[in-house]
Amino acid sequence: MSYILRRLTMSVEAELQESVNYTPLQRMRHSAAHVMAEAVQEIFPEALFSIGPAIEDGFYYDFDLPRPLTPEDLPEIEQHMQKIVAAGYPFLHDRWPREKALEYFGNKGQVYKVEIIENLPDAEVGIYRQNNFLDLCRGPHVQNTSQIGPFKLMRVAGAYWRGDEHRPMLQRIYGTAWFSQEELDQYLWQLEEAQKRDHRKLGRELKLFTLSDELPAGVPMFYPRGEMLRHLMESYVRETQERYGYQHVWTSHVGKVHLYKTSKHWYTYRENMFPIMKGEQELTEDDAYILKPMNCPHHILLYKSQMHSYRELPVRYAEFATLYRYEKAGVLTGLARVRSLTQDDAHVFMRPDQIQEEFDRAVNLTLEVFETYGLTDYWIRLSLRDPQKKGEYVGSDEVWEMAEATLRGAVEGKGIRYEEGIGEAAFYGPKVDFMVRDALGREWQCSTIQLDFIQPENFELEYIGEDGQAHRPVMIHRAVTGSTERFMAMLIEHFAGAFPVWLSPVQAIIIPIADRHQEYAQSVFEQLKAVGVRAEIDMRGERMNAKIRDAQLQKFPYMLVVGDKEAAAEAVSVRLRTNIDLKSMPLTQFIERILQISNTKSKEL
RNA sequence: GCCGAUGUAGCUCAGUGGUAGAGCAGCGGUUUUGUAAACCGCUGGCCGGGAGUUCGAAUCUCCCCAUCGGCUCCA
Repeated sequence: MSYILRRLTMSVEAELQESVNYTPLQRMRHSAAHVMAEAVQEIFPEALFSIGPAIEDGFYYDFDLPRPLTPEDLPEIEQHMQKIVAAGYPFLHDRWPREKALEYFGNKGQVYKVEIIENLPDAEVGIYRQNNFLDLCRGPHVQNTSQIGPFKLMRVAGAYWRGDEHRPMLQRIYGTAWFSQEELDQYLWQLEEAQKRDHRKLGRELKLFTLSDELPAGVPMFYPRGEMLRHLMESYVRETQERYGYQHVWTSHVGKVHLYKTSKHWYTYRENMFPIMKGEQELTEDDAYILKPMNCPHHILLYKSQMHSYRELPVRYAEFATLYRYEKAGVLTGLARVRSLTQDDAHVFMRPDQIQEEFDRAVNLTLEVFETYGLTDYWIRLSLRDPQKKGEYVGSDEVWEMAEATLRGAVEGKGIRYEEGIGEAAFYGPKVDFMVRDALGREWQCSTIQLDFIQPENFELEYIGEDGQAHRPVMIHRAVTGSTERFMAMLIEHFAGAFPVWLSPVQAIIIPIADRHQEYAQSVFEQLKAVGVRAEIDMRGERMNAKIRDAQLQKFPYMLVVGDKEAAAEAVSVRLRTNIDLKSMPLTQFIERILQISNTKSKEL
């Protein structure tokens, strides 16, 4: 809306019509942020204020304070807020000329407010005041502070001014606010539920993986059950990739600096690479060793080491390779963000006329894998170039337009919700990312499919065309689950550790009722093992009830209780982790059931 | 990397200047059990690492390591 039009509107409904399209809930939360700011001002009169928007589940405000906040400060701030809310101070709106606002905030040393105003184009700026707190703000707000619903301050955190790590670090307080106590309680309950599913907690409880102070940060270790899970995940993707025409290759874990100079990563990606190793031989920089941070240059070397005819394209190289990336220490999180990650990566070398088919193939493969894992809630981010800034991208207009149209067409053809991100494309080509929502509604970026026009140039890749001349191929980079570690983190939380039978590291736990049943339990174990069922026996001297409880907590799909009756009848008493007791059934019948469910990757038990 | 918090037994945690604790787990014994925790006993700790202050440090100070919450949401 233009400034003039806005002023006209505002003269009628000043408070409601001002700029931001806040929902009533967001408006209330934004007002809560102002009340929090006043509370902070009461405690720290010298506080400097920056911004305090409503966000997804609440609000925050960023302050510059004379001392660091700790969690112990929050109750006091909350108490001040309660008083302000209870007093029902009206939110008063005003509009000041820029100059007046600059003078006012300048005199108070409010440097962040001054900077904000200096960047505003308008001749007038919005001012809101409640009680003793006056803030530069475009609103809107609730009418008075008593309309602010139940709230809770959640945490303190550091946040760079304007999100820029070269600018001052401010102190952010996050809060949440709702219209009713029930909604606040529900939200807090959901947070607790999410914590129960935290893959770091479940990873330890289910004996999947661990971290050690003796290893660098971001380098997880996997116990037998976790490794089995990795193996099952990767085997499944591998089998699927083979079915889709990808060939697996192996390119080890080490490269040379020169290779990454050719790919240009050395110049753009170096801060994410582990330091080079020159060794005792004092290698030159070009010959120095690096830990492989990505596969593309290596797959390109494989491609380049042989001649290729147009007839054999596309060449599809896939690899499960462990990559090493020096992520910033502060961003590491369990398995979700690590420094040693295993990508299910692939690179397709193809003729330009094959882009559509190959892109489609990659999308289909991804969708099949999502379907198998039961991930039904996802959307696609289609990253395109900014047509205003064509100079920032490599490749001709013609190829870009064709490529973008191809990607958009393929995505639309699948009927999947997608959003276009203008200007979000990589400089070397457009891409699509799959954003998956897990059972708790959190989004994870997993799969990615990227077109690349630049690496074939960097490496002067060729294929011999029908005309006998050398031509330049196009590349696709794609990953299906992204990294095994990250995807595992998502699966753990999605399933809350209760994996489908085909993915369960332990599919069945055999529970002998008394010691005299151990021999029969062993026999059941051998028979299950012979048909490929992953089973274990609980031989501890515990009562059956304790063994069942522990099996439930371990989320094993099937508990096979064996006592006198079962031993006599070559049977097992089957209990599901869903608390359902199927009673005794012949062992052969159980084997038939579990194999059928496992082999079809069914989500049933 | 930056800001803040945290680090005590395998796990969850108590202990804030004066002899390291609990529950669970583990081990031993008793019990031999029919669908979510039997009973009794025992073991287990460079209190994350290093340096300092102190008669004395898990506790106070500094450095390092690791873990957690953030650092995209724009007056």
